[in-house]
Amino acid sequence: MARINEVADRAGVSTATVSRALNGKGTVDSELVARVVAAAAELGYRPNGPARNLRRQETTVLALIISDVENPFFTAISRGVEDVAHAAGYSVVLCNSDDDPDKERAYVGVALREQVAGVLLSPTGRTSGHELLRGDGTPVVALDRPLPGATGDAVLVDTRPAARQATLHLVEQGYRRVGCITGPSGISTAEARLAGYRDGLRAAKLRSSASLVRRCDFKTSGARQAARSLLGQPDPPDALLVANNAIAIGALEALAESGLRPGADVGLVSFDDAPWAKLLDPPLSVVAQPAYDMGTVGAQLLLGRIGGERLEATTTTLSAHLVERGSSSPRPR
Amino acid sequence: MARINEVADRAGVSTATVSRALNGKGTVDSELVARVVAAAAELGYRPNGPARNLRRQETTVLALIISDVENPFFTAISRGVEDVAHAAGYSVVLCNSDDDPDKERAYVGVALREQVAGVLLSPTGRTSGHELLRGDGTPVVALDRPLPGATGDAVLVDTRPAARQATLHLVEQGYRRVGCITGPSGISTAEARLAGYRDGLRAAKLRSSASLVRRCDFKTSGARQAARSLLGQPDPPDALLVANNAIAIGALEALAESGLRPGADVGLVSFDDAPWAKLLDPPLSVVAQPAYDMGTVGAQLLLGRIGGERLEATTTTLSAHLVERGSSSPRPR
DNA sequence: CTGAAAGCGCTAACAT
DNA sequence: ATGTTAGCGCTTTCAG
Repeated sequence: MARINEVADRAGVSTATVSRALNGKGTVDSELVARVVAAAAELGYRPNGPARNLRRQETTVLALIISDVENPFFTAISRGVEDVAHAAGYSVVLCNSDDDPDKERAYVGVALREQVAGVLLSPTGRTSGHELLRGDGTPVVALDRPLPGATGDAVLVDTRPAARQATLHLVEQGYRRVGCITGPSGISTAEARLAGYRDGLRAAKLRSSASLVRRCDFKTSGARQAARSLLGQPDPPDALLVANNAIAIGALEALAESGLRPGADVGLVSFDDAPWAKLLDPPLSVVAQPAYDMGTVGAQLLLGRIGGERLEATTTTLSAHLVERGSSSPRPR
Repeated sequence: MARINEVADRAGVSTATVSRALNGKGTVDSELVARVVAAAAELGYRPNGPARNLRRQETTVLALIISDVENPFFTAISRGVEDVAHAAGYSVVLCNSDDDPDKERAYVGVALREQVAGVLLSPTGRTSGHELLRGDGTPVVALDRPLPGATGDAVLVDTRPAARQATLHLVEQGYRRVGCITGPSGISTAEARLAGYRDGLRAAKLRSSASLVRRCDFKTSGARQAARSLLGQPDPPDALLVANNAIAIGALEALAESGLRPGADVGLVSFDDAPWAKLLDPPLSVVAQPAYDMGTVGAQLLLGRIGGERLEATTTTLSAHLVERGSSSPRPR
């Protein structure tokens, strides 16, 4: 790989001039610029990133650490992040923590070590990598879930009222024993959705019962188990509010196994919309979260911080909204 | 952020010793190691990546550049890559080229500039960033689609015979006018699936006709259009082979619009399995590709190259297999 | 076993 | 407007 001094030699100038010419800094005679550019092109010169980063003490890359690449909710976020980062001249690297605190910590570590300009993090839970962020000057914004240490901005969704509304919707449709499958305890979104579900029950003057609630990780296989357990009870629920896409799939599988029909035998509302949700029969009612927007505002916030705006830590809360489809049609009597 | 010399001062040793102690290189008195480790911990020292990379002339991160983060096929690949990379002590950063050659080139550029140890690339098409890879010593492996320049290894899927088999399957199920929606021309997987489809028609002694073929990008909206156009013809197809997941969704939407039932009015087989495919009514028949495995073998190949194994460029072809479900059930007569 | 010192490739003062 | 030079923070010969 050609170095800057080779380019300088070939163009018959100093390395400083090459640097200036290639970076558009300072003022360089246009004829020299042309020579430098030509020399660089001929040699296939590409500046050495680490050297530049070391010297400049900054990079132009953002790290986005999410807990599950296979979850459309997070990939939608990443699209949002990328669109604004890209427009501002930043690259974004996506790291998949796989909901594993160790991996998350590891990725936060490499991000910091490599001196990324900022990090966007959807924390896996209680013991996330945020400790590393402490003290370090690197700007962070939390996505979807707040950062325990309260360092940096956060972009959240008002998931609790949305869960309440969805629960109420099921009740209005005639379902009387609404159950809930949510995520692991300690994860804020899982807790918020459960709390909202209870809010809804309360508002409907329905008793909530532990036998109607199950937890699982946000994965399909655990969800299928949880749904089976819920449905296999003596007095099973006649409707379900479930906390994400993957859980919805598990629940639908369990319903199918039992020969139960969504939107008739069992009302169903899931968090997170998906392209296939309306293809199901009946189509799946969902609480749609503004994932893409979370990405864009998160990235804007982060870029603002990087730009040096010394504002207080902010929390932006976006709204989710209920999309009523067939899986929550009125309960036949 | 604490520097190595601060750690050295605090531990009362030289920076060289700190470096050796922290990296487990050379032999350092165990008591000194303890002092260094303690000092580092107290200061919250984390080595500066760019400085280290500059000095070492190598990094321990892999770049994985895929064309669509929202496509489960590619996220499954990324899981495979990550699992093996992680086990070998490498981090992987995911870059989303969005099937845009410019973005792809840009990402290849940053990857090379930042001196990643290697890159895994699913090239967007003809004019991909592979030109940059030329000459540069950085190892590359192509995933899913071959690299035009034939630099480096490739991990592909025998998608053509699979398409042939799927087409034949539809014919055997009694469908007589099998159509095909594939990806943009010039993209090898799109071409291979189309070729396989034609192979299948030929093997079944059926005439292939341009009026039964449509192309669109690998996105849902274009696919919906394409399917409408196919279905709206005077003599429409009675079955469809479609080239990926997103296209399948578009096709299913178009079928629903026209009141056509998959697996009865119109047989349907799609490339790529998905968690929701079996939840549809009828469940979706698919050609399942070994995406996760592509990731693992790709990463292994890459690590091998990085390790300096100076082998010839290899091409590994994995097998896809047909999963027959309800959307290709025998055509009622 | 440990320290001194050179230098990775680049950019930014500073000098001309 | 261009060149000279001093590092950025680290690792690694090379001495001791």
